[in-house]
Amino acid sequence: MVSIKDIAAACGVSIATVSKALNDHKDVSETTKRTVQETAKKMGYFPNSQARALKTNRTYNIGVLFSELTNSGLTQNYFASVLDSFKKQVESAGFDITFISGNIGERKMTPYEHCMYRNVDGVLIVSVDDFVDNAMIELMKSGLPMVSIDYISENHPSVVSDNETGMRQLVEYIAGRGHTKIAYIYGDSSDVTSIRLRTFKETLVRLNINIRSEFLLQGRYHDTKCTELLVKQVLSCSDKPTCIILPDDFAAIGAINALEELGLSVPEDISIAGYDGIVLSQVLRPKLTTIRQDTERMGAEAAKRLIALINKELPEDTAPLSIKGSLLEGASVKDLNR
Amino acid sequence: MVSIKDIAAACGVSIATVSKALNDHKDVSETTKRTVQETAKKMGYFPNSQARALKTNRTYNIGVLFSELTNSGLTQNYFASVLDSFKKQVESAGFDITFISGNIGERKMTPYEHCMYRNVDGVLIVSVDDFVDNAMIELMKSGLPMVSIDYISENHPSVVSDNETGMRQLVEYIAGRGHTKIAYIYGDSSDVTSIRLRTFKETLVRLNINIRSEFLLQGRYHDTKCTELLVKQVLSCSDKPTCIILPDDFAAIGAINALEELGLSVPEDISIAGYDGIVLSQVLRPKLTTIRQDTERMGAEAAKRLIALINKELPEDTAPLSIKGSLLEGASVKDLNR
DNA sequence: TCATCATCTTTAAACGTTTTCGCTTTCTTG
DNA sequence: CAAGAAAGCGAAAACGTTTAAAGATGATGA
Repeated sequence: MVSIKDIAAACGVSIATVSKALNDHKDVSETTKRTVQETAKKMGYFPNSQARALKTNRTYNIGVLFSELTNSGLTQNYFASVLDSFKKQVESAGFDITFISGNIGERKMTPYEHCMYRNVDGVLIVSVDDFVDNAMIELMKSGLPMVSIDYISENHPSVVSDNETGMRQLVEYIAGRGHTKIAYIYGDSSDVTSIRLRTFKETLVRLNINIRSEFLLQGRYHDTKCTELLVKQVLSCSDKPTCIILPDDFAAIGAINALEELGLSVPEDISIAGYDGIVLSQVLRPKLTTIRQDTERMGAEAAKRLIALINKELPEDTAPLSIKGSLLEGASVKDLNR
Repeated sequence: MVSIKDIAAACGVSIATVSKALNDHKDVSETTKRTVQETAKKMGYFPNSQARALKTNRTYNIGVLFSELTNSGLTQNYFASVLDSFKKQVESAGFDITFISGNIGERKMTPYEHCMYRNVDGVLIVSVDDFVDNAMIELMKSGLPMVSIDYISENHPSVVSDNETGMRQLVEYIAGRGHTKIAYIYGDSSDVTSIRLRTFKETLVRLNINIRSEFLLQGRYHDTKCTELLVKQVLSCSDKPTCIILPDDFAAIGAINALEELGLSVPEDISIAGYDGIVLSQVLRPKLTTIRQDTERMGAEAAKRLIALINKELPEDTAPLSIKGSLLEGASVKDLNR
């Protein structure tokens, strides 16, 4: 590859001058700047990011960590969407992305070690499960610029989906259509799950609807098998629910199909609601009633905050940014008032 | 961060010795090796990948390029699955992944330039659309170790989904159930599409079934709107098809729902087949008949080949590796023989 | 005893940058 | 016109590694 040295030779100046010319420093004349930049382009020069990083301690690399057990973040629509948006935003600021995993090469590294090894300028943590992880704690304590998604910590900024408003809207919508026997199959335990669950209960209370423990079942995100079992279980109650809220759209789709196999049709016999607003949920029949999470905005805002943090333009203790979703009114929840 | 220098000081040896001890060279005594390695661990040392890369010309970074117009590779299940598998495989060999995009920072880079800038050791090209791109040609000529997925070139190894066998199996299955009026809505033009289309026609010919031009329509991958229109169009033929093959599962799901809205039920009134075998296709009712592409194996094989290529253990001119899928027999294709 | 050899260690250069500081040269200004 | 300022440039060190080559030490054999 052609280096700064070659350009220096070609232009008859020192490498220092070339470096400064390319970086547009003020202490080099306009004319030499121009000739240097032109020959650089002519010779097909591109800076060596490693060498630069070595000197400047800036890699222009951002680590992305999916905090999860199942190790399947990429293949899940919600996370892929958030990441996609995040990626576009950081790329336009000159950053590349490195996936942080605990499993690099023979010598296992913790996520923190992986970050140090690659010298990332900052880290995005996308929360999937609970944060019981020791490795995660090590990373959070490290002092690296860090933003998390769907997880709130006092030590760094975070961007969260507004599950409170979302769940409230959803329950109010369902209740507004005359439902009082609403079951909720919620997902794996995590911050997100507990907020949704709490809000679910609070909203019922506020609407003067009884909370029945037999209508609250812990399920799993994105797990249709598990969903199916729980749906059957909740339907075995003597007093059946008229509507079931599922942990996510994927599970909801599974539920609809499981129900139809049982000879129950949605929404005539039973109503179903999801959460996420994945594209597919609006393609199916019946169109799913769900809460669309604004993944694009979440990714973009997380990127902005992280970059600001890296550039020390943001205090570390900003309040969490809560991103509102929106109710997608499908046809899976029946109006009992009519 | 603690560097090799600190360890040298702590152990009372030179930095050269430390370096060699850590890299397990033979010309350093076992005892010093041990002490060096122990203090390295004790001091929390991790090598600086930039410095190492600068010397060795090896970054242990692999560039991944989605060749596509829509810029949405990550959010599409098929590609995400392939990438996920690829990623796991390269990670276990100590490589990280860098997304190559044409859009890094203010100064736009071509994919090739991006690769040079980041000094990737090799490139994975995941083909989505046609390869008309100049930027792509530049990259392919660059001589970088390279493997492509779903695109065949003489200049580098490739891993492709066996669309020929897949499409043949699918058509034979459908014909075997008594269908002779089979429509095929195919996707955006690309290598994959033309192989599928060719095989579709060849198989019909071999089975002595007429090819009707009005049953062949160009659609788009993952586009339910477009699919809907084309389904309506093909149903407006005076002699309607009894089965429609769609470009992918997502489109097929869209088609099923569009049909049901028209009052046609699948598979009673019309049969539907997809392609891909995404998880969801097997959750829905009717379960989709489709060809499952072995994304996991594709990703893993591509990774193995690329790493071998990087290590110069593989000739550049290996034949393309064709990965067979499998027919998933759902319930969306009716048996007309009964 | 001395040359030879094997084993371990260190010196020093190099990778491609950035940046501090000092050196020239030219320009201002009183 | 002298002196000081400003502008432009270069020398050199530094970032954290790897590695070729040379050096040191002790063992071996004649």
